[in-house]
Amino acid sequence: MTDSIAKKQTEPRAGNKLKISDLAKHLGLSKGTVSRALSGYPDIAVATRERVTKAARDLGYRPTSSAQALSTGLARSAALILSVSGDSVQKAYLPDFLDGASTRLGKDNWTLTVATASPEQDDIAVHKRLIEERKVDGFIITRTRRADPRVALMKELGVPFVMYGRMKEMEGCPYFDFSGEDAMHDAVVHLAGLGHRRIGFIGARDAFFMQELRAEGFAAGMKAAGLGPQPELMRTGGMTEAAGEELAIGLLAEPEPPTAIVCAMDVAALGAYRAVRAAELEVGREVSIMSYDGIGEGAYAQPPLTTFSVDTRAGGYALADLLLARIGGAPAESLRRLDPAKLIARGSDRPPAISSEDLARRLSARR
Amino acid sequence: MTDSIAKKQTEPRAGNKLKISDLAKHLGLSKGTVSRALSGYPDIAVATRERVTKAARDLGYRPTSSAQALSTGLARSAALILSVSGDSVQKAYLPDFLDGASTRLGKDNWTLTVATASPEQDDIAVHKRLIEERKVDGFIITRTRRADPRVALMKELGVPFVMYGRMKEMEGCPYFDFSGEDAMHDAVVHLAGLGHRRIGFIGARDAFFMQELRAEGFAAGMKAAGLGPQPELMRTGGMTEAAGEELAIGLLAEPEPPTAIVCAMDVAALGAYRAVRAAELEVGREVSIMSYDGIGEGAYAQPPLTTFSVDTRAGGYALADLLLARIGGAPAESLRRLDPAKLIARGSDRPPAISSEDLARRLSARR
DNA sequence: TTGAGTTACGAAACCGGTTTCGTCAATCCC
DNA sequence: GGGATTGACGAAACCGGTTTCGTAACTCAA
Repeated sequence: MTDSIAKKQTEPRAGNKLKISDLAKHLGLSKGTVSRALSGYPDIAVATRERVTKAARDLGYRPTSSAQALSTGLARSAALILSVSGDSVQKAYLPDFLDGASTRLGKDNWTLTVATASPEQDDIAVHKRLIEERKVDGFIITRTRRADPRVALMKELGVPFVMYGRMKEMEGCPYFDFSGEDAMHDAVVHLAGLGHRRIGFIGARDAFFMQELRAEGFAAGMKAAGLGPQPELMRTGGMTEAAGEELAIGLLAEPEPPTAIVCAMDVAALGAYRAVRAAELEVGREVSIMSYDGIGEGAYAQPPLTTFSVDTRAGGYALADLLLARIGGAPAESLRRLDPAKLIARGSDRPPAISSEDLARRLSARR
Repeated sequence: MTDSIAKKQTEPRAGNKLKISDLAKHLGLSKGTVSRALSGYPDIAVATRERVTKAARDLGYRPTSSAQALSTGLARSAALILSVSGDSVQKAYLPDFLDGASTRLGKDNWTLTVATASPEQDDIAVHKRLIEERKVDGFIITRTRRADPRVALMKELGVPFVMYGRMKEMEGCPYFDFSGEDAMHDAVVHLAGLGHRRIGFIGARDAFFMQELRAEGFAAGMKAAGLGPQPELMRTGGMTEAAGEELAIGLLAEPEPPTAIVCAMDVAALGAYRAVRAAELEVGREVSIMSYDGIGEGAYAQPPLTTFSVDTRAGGYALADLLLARIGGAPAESLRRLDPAKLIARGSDRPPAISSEDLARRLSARR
């Protein structure tokens, strides 16, 4: 209408983004040549490559991720889907895990894409959306379940993924995990070495595969220590403090109560503390406790909890590393890592101050 | 070499992604028309639009995010940068916050992009990278500092952002925050109403702006309750359990000790519990305690901690909401929300069982 | 019947990169 | 010295969408 100065409307947000064609013009080259120079193609003269990379650095050129993603098919992003279960166990490990994973990704200038699966938008739908939109290049799957539909989906669609934890059927599944079974084994052997003969076990819920592994590790430890199986001292379902307390009370009510208890999870161990104290016993004297996880509260318990600590940050880091390798084309079977949990010796494991029989007597006297 | 069946190499991962041109061909339309139909342009016949949307739904068409981002300039993603401070305070609130934010973003089919700023790759560099790569459309800035360089960067580059918490200078800054000052105020008034006359305050570190606000709220509450200022009972620096314990010990050593203590953070309150118990006093009898944050441990303390709980999930949700509005073009000044923290009445606040003088006597008798 | 005004769509440019292909000039070899 | 190779780069197609612009076909009024 007025005149023809209606040109500069195409300014979305920040005005002057340096694009590859600008850089090419500045250098007197074609943009294709610049692109290849920056990607290290061999058909570019060394002098030219250096000139280009220097100019790119000086002028602060950075390829636009969406353009790069469109032509390469790589979004340079890994997905992590949160399940809004309100699960406090998940909550505790998430920050460190996130830190580790996104730190590793950041080293390659990748990012972590986080989405939540809510009851309305279910798990699988969220995964599908991200895949179909091609918004991510692969998935980190946490809290894997026995027959996990997410894993099935990934396999069906050929989308790269890595698992935190193991499953029953793991063909074609890259994973990272901490060896809970070894920790349980070592805990038993250690306690037996201290002189304990009756050793209880408070496991997680049976629905979890890791519980299966840990129970096996415990049993293997009993055998290795020359102690027969004591099935009456093995309880499961201890995934909260309250449950741990309840299960420990049950163990102490046994005719031949344990002088030591191995817990599959720290939260349960803290519950066991309460049960022991309620029986007017001292943790680390009449009843030793060893556990697994390494949560912060354990250090502040009285006595401080001896536990196998899981380096969640390292786990996140390792999983991101594996996923990048997987996306890079490495075969799934080569991408499996099982790290040991690290024993943090504190004050809850000591030689028994009392035998199982005497313990039983003291306990029944109180009743 | 062999023959010419070397065609199907251009298959990155999953083979058969439905693209808009396929959909157009299927419908006998041009891809431009299909795009406009899906975007709801008015120059498309109603019948056509319905035919297109139905086909898109039936065939499960989803636009490729990178292509869309390239042409629209919107990545449909919000950034959250983690500072790898190892800060346990940050850790505690992160999962809920993340859940809230990404839930809100997911409703609009956006995602949350998480990156970490490590010592090597500093904060500002990480922010710049994401901006220059155009990988995100805006930032959620947490743990805002007094003169925050991130905020300065966003303003300079014209990048949309929202803050969790407030600052001294907030021109052009959208934010969400919980009113810690109101909570402190109400806590004092409540305690005064129960009969307390000497009320102590354990604040956070002075470096934080929220501490300034909470201290003001506390002072305002004292005034509103008709109690004069008691500066000797106001301490700061309580951001860990140990620090809280230390500061509480100091308060109890005063000539006229407080019969109630208001803490700016729950962790400090739990420390204060220890100090009170160590003095052979009972929390909620000789010394009442009210606090702020709503961490899980508070519910398990003896007695359960009365505190103003912050709904972190709602905070994340609100911030994502504000950021989307901001990116949508809403003026910064219209995007400010201050929500009240919610009082969770439990057992640590009761009428004083003893006067400040008697309390002083009992305490000095113990020494 | 005709010309102006709508309506509904197709064609094509564009977003900012990557990659294939072709070509010119320099080099090599006999 | 001339044909075959090689080196280094430009041109153009392509990734999969969005948006502008142009234009047939249809509507309507005179």
